[in-house]
Amino acid sequence: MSETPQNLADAWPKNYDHLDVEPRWVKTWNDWKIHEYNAESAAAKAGKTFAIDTPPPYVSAAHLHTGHAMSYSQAEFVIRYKRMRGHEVFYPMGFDDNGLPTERYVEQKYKIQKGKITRQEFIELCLKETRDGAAVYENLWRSLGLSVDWRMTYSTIQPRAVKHAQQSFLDLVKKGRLERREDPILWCPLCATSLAQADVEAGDEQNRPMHAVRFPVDPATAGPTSPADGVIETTRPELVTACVALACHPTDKRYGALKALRFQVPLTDLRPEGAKSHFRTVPLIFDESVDPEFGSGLMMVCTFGDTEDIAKWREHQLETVLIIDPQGRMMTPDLPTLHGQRVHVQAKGSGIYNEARLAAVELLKEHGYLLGIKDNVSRASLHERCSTPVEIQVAPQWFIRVLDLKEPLLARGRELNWYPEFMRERYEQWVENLRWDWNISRQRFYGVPFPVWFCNACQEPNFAHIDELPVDPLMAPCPRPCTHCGSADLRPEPDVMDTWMTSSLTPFINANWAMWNDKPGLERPIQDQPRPVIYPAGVRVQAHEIIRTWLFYTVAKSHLHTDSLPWKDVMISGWGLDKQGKKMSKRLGNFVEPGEIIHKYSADALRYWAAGASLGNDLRFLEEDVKGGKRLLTKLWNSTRFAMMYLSGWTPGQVKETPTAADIGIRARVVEAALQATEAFEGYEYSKAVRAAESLFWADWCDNYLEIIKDRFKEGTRFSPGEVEAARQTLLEGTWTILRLLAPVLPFITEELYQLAIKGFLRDPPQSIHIAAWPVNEAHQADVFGLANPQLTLVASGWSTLLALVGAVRTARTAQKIGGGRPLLAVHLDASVDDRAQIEPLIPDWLAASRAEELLVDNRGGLDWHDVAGTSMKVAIVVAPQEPTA
RNA sequence: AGGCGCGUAGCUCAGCUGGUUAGAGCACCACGUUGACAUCGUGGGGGUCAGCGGUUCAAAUCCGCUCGUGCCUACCA
Repeated sequence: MSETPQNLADAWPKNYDHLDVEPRWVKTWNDWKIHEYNAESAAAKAGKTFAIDTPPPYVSAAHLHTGHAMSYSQAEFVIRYKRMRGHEVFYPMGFDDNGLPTERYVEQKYKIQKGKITRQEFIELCLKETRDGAAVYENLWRSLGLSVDWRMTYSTIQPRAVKHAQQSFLDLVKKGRLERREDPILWCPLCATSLAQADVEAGDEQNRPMHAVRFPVDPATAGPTSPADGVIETTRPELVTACVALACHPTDKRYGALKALRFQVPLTDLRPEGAKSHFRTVPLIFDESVDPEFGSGLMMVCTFGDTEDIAKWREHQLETVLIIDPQGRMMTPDLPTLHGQRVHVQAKGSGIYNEARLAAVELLKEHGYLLGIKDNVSRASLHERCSTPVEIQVAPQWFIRVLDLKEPLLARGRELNWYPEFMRERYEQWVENLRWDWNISRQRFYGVPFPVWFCNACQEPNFAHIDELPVDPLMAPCPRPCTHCGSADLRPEPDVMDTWMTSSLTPFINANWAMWNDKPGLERPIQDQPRPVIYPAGVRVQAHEIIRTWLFYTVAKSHLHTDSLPWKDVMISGWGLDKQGKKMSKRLGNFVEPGEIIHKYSADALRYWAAGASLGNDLRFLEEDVKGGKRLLTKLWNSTRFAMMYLSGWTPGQVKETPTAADIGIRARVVEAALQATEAFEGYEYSKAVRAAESLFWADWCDNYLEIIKDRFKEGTRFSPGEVEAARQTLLEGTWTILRLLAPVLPFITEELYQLAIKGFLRDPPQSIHIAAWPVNEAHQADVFGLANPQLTLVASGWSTLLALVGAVRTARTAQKIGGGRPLLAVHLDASVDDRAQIEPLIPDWLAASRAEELLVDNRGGLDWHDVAGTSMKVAIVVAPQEPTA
């Protein structure tokens, strides 16, 4: 040997410096193109392509926290595993940078509002923020070690994505799935746009007082038995003048006899300047859905307070009285104190009422219609982007019909492999509860334009042709006269598409679906080349709260466009929580900057924390857990350094190895753990995989095997050259396997150690550990050590008995306050003849690990006996007299 | 109001296709440092597995009910 062990230990840096190592590998991997997708590779040609679809984050977020780092890491563990498993991996990063989230962000950052800035200026600002945000993200993703092929990055404002969204639109037009309807729709008065059902969330429970309001019976319709008034209860008194009917249950005796009864709508007789006119009157209608027990049994139907109103308005063909404008202002010129008051702005000095409601209550009170107010707890429906209570407006919108697809979409959900399985429930519930077709129109600026012009003569829509995409009708005139009437007078559709219209296409964008029918051989930049082979993708990874949006919409799109699933599997991740268990969020400010954690503890340590969450479960951020990751790195560094003390300068195979029981036992444990990790990864259970590898590494490898073999490398060892060779073989293969098992989670340190320690020993070494073969092969056989049945070998080797024997000596040492380094004169064993025979093969390793000179079998008194766990044997130790210090 | 998840050591969590004495990490206590590692090692204390009832030879694990907690969906006149 050219180097003594001590020299080698000195040659290695004593400490692992992640600040040096991690940036170095980020750069080197990039130079080596380790993560680039290669459609021509052997794996790709063998049909082993694996594409992954991860969320394109809103660049407007620009506030990545450790929760984001967590979920992207979790997806990436699986990606690295698949790559080592021999798949040609396609892993792009996307950015969602159009639509309301970006607009809201820009509005808040620059304190501007739609309508007070030109469309073009607004879009400029959005683009700027988009570019800045994407750069921030990319830096973090790179420093976190995400093995993205950055050439394949997409963003939802790029022409490529716009083209996909527009082609999707046209394809759905062609398939008869799109309709333009003037319908009541969900509406956000703050954002001044329509919304889809998925954009609405339930607000917190709060006091929304119930107002009892008197509706006088129209004298012209009153009969001898009719009451003087109908009394309704409402949480929305500001909508009283939009009332179009009062409803009661058909069997309600109080009203049932009076089918022709009409009521006067309060306040509708008022005119400005104190003038009076006649009341608007509304009919009494009968509807099964009215609960006779609720209040007086009369329900106010107005246009429109909620979906119930819409249903009754449709069914009973009621008139329409709209009194709220698109900006949420009351349109009641006859009631000046109410007119112009806003429904989405809190009234000054009122904790409960908005401006409009306060003014309406005052008016009703003043004119004697308000009979009482009582507290009432309920929750409002809010726009999830801005938390404004949602209203209902009537406007022409583009809808994708989905309500008739519940059954096939449920079937798609059952066809998909869910990890974890129970998350399918969320999807099913959402689909079963769909109540609206998908409204894809948004009255906003910054989004994908509809490829549509309307004819001013006949009002019919004219669609762009697919080969004209992408197109912005606001910038480009319709290339032809109206196809319906021949008029040349056309106007563009001013609305833009729902942002989900684009992000539901991510598997399509990655595959460049819109280019599939291009002429072959067409020159295109790499990110625009058609890739049908990656559709459907292997897996979608996402968090559970967007099952109803991103997952649902993507499944629907794939069903409609390609009559297939968009991916084979879906892996659902949980949330990153703060120390108290609350979801990390920008708004709450309870988040930790991932950059700081990476700097302080390393990206590997942060990833290790992320690997602690079992699949689908939330994970608290505890700095202690990241520290645990750092400790694992240190341990890996030191143990590999230790192995290299005895491997450096060694040429394998020059001596025929004769493995001891310990060698055979640890080899079986290595193989067993490798198989466990493999099985876990196959089911996306990255946390189980890490636990299997970590427990092998720490408990079996470091705490025991390395201790057991130390004696073999000492001067005058009792072990033969063949046994020393076996220890070396085991050290090499064991270290190599442990590094590979941990490589998906700890990409940096495993690469560094592979390059420093292992690479030189391999015959045909891969350039990087991340393209090395996973230690378990296709046939689910561990390649290392060639063990056919690790479990059997493990039992036969007596590994657990050996650990118990070693442990008993350690217990004895502790009890007698004898340090682990001090040699023992003898180990005494109290055992039956059978037991003694059983452990015979373990004795050399046991004594070596115990630093004991000899074994004495007896049960002599006067010794401190200790049980050997799991056996009926006992152990005692005798220490050599301490040499007097000179 | 329905559905789903969770409730296990002081803390964070595994285990939960039923089967030796219920585990890990952190924290705590004691001991131990010239041969990989004090960013450490060894040993130890600590749990009536939320509660109640049932199935079973056997329940943290299966079933029912209750309580607490989180989320999803709904209601929200």
